Amino acid sequence: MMISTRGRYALRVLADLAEHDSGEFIPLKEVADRQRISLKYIERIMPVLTKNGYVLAMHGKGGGYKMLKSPKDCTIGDILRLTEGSLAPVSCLMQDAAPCPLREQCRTLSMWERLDTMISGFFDGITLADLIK
Amino acid sequence: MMISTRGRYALRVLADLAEHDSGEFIPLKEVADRQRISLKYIERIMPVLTKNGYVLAMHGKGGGYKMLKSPKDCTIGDILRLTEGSLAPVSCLMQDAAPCPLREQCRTLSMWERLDTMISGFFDGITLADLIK
DNA sequence: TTTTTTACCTACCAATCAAGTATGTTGGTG
DNA sequence: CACCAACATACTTGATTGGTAGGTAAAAAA
Repeated sequence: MMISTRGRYALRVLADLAEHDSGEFIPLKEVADRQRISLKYIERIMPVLTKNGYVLAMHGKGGGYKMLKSPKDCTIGDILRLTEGSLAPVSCLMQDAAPCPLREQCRTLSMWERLDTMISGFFDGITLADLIK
Repeated sequence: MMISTRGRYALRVLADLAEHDSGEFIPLKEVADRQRISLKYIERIMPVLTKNGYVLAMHGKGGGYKMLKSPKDCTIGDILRLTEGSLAPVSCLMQDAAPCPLREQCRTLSMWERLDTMISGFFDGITLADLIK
């Protein structure tokens, strides 16, 4: 499997925030209840979205999260790369991968590269706005 | 990551067998040396390919493996599903997955389904013959 | 100023999977 | 029989997944 709960939950939280955006901050507890996701678990996923400008976080009463970017400017590809680390379908294509000694002769490499391109293209062609409409 | 070494090695072994097919049996050791894959590891992957009619196995001296199907009748999709078990990109789409309680409201499900279809289509449209030509 | 509410941080944990190794056994050949 | 090669089983090591527990920091309300 390629996409773990980490990336999938991030998408659902963002979609939920975008969908219920009224200008107010939405506490994570509300989102967790609606999406039936462990509050503690997504608490740990959120900071990376805050740091990268997807949401604004506010402490204390009346606090919570609020979308900062417009949903149509948030591609699924970027969000998944941020939360999953990589979208490469095989380890030979991962950024930190040691260069394969059989690179030149490998009969499968170009297939993996085409797949990788296709998957990235798929995710980069979808935005949060597409998900909630 | 989606495709582990299990499926990737299976493809490389089969491509190697097809490429070096001379009618004789090819011992796995030869393939392992050429492909620089642990012999013991692929030994454990082969039986499923034998049982499913991809290769013919022969014990003893002069034995080894030989392609049984024509490479152009071997789709990558079938080989990967056999060796990897599943090609589903997310757990919600796996065969044994418990039906998600939020199925109807989930804003991401249809995206995963489209991705799944796209990936399957990709792999089902490629055969071993494409890899070795 | 204390309490409440919320985000955030760190450490831990159990289960599973990945990628092998090690050690044999079975079956065919010369 | 000796040898070779496929096949089978058990184990290992390390990483990842999907959390939980417990506490800290900040902001607002009482």
